[in-house]
Formats: sequence, C-alpha cells, structure tokens
Amino acid sequence: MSIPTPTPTTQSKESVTCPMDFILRMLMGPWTTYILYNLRTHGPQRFGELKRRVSGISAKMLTERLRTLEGAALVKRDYEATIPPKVTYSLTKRGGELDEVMDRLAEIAVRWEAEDAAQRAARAAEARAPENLGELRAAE
Amino acid sequence: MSIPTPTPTTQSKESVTCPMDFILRMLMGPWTTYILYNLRTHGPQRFGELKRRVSGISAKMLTERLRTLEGAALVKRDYEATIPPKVTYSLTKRGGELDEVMDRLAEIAVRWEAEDAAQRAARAAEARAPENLGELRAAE
DNA sequence: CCGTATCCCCGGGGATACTG
DNA sequence: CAGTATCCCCGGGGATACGG
Repeated sequence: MSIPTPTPTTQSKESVTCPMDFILRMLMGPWTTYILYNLRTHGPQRFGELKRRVSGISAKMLTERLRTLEGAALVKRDYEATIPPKVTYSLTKRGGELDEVMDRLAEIAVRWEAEDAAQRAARAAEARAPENLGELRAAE
Repeated sequence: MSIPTPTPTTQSKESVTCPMDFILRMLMGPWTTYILYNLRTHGPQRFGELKRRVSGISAKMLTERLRTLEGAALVKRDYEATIPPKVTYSLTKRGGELDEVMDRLAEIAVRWEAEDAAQRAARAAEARAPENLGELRAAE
C-alpha cells in the first residue's frame, strides 16, 4: 500500500502506536471509502455492479481492495458457481459497525464546509463594509 | 498524494461523492494519524521534537503534511523569528473536533482486537476438544 | 533550528489481453 | 462474468546538501 509506515528498523522504543491506526490504514486504502459507501447505500451487489459504480477503478484494484476488506472481515464474499459465475459482496456485521463513525465524520465534514462558506461570505461582506470586525474571527 | 481519485475524466454523473471523503483523505495522508496523535498526547511542540517522535518520517514529508494540515485548519503554526527560529505546532479547535471520532475508532479497534483474540482462543480450544461448537461462530 | 531544492529510485496502479 | 497475468510508466517520497 502507499501509506508509508515508520520504518521497522528506524522504529524506536518511543514509537507511537495509536490503536486506531489499523482501522485507518484500512479505511485509508485507496478507493476504500467509495467501496464501503456503495455497499452501504446500494446494499449487497456483484463485482461488475460495484465496479461500474465506483467509477474509474480498475478491476485489479477493486479485487485487491475487496480481498483486503474481506481479510479484515469488513466485507463478505458470496461465490455462486453458476455459469456464468455470480459473486456478491456485502458488508459484514463488523463492516456495519463503522457506520456510526462514518456518519459522524460525514456530519463534521458537512459542518466544516458550511462554516467555511460562512467565513468566505463574511470576509466578502467585510471587504465591502469594513465595520464591526472580529466576532466571527474570534471563533478561530 | 498517493490515494487515487476517480479520474475526473472518467468521473460519471453517477459518481459517488461521499461527504466524509475530504476528511478521510486528510486523515488518510501518510503519517497524518501519527502526527495528530502526537500533537494530542504531547501537546504543542516544535518541528524537531515532532520529527523525533514520529520516528522514521523525513523532514520533507513532515513539512508537507504539516502544511496540508495547516491548510485544512487542523493545525496551527506559530513562528517565532528568534535566532535560531522557533516554530511550534499545535492542534486548532477544529483539529480537536476529531478527537471524539478518533476515540471511537480507537475503541472499536481495541474491541475488534479483543474479539479476534477470543476467537483464536476458542478455535484453539475447539481443536483440542471439539464438542459444543457454534455459539461463538454464530456471531459471524 | 527549520526548513527548501535537487536528485533518484522503487513500486503502486492502470491498460490490455487472456482464462475458468 | 469475475477475475488473473503481464507489462510499463509515473510520481511519491527518501537521502542529501544547502539557505535564512
């Protein structure tokens, strides 16, 4: 994966190992959030379906990500040996446990965006009429 | 950054844009969690201090990450033009707002780890005395 | 001390072609 | 349909050296 780890050799005894790192490394994987998000909102679905939805992803990448997620027990793979074969992916119970956190994150993201927009608006207004400064700014 | 984005050109109108993506891209950045974690647990600190703590990171990388975090208003940079110069980094209010989510994540991570350990133990026991199966397994 | 500038290298990931 | 196998390329990031 592309996320550098503290080099094992360089790893000092004072090295910081935050527990959530594992999960973040998971979520952090390229495309991962898109995949989870899709499985959440559109429910269990087949490989091709997922690939179509996560637009731009390559088959190689999608496979690799799904395998990793499966390994972490966040995603379940159902293989039906029909012809043509049918493979369905779905969130596991454990995968669902991330919903809450993801919701919180989404919520924060939305709020920040709104705050930023307000800031920009305030700044624009201030540029036109530079009286009463500071009250918005005070929030940092 | 190393996290692939759906190629803009390939981006379809059905493209999935989950709101938290921005934040995750932020947290996701290499080393980022280590940096935030350190700022949280050891408080405001200077560049070199931080670099020493986040063992293995290069100056280039640390600078780039801090700049990005600063740009996202998660981290504050205090420059004191003494000789030698003194630069202190700290979490902003906004940066602190991630604490809750990070705590939740850490909590989940710890629980999963415990569950996995329990599973392994159960499996080992089962290998020795294969009676009463199923109850742990049933949890998926 | 806190960075930028430069070089260079490795491997992650896309494209393509092919199988069960 | 759901992947693997192969090739190839680009840029992310470390190491090093230097500036304010």
